[in-house]
Amino acid sequence: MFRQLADLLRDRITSGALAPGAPLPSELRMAQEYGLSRTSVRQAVALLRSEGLVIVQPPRGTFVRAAEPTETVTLLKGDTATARMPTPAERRELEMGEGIPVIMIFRADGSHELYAADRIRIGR
Amino acid sequence: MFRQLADLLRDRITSGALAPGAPLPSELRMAQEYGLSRTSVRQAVALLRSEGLVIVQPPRGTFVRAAEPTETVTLLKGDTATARMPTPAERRELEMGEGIPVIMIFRADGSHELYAADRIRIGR
DNA sequence: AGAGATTTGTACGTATGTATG
DNA sequence: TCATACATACGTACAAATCTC
Repeated sequence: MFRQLADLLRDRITSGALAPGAPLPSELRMAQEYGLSRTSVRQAVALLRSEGLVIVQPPRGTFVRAAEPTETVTLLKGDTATARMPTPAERRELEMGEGIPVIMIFRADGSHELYAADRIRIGR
Repeated sequence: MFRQLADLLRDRITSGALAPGAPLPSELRMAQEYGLSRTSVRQAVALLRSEGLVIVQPPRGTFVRAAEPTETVTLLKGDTATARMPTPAERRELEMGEGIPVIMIFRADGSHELYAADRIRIGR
């Protein structure tokens, strides 16, 4: 049931019915509205958080994530790049939200750089 | 408390005490061992799942994720790339585990490609 | 083949804490 | 001060899949 609720909310977000920055109903409201326990509602929201679709600002509420302004990082000859999920320490360091990967760039000289994936784009 | 347990397990994984492929103790075992409810243990494991550190194979158990063999995808002139978390549909499509981002490559001709981030590396 | 034990998944409920408005 | 809303932690119960005997 929590997957169905997550699907429903995801549809509303991707369709634009819930625009970036818009608040989701409170967990209690959704629990009542859909006849679910708050636990199940929280599982649904947790899924959307892990997908990077919503951000939670306790106890203000849950909101549709808005796109961050991005800048381009240039990949030079001999560089490589990968993406993975950050450790909690890295998330704090880069002040990242949940459900956002980090992009790791390995420079040809052996150094490396870490970026929040929603704030950069790799180019060449 | 679930964060402390997650920290403890994460340390064991990154230090190599729990090697790739090794099983974690069952949720019930850890709950008894650390005097926690199974709920809290599951929250800790969920955190590690979202970080891509472990994979769960119900009902076989939870295991430390092993690195996938990677190939390099070349970024050509005019191409760009980003990373984000996959939708559930994309995860099924690419047969990806949890906690793994997708890397999206936008080609200069307007087409785009999707890859599981743990199976490729971007180069030029 | 079948029975039972084990393990994770799902869903419910309750209570309390913490921060915002 | 009070109400609201999310976070954490406990407990219970049952389902589903795998493994073992």
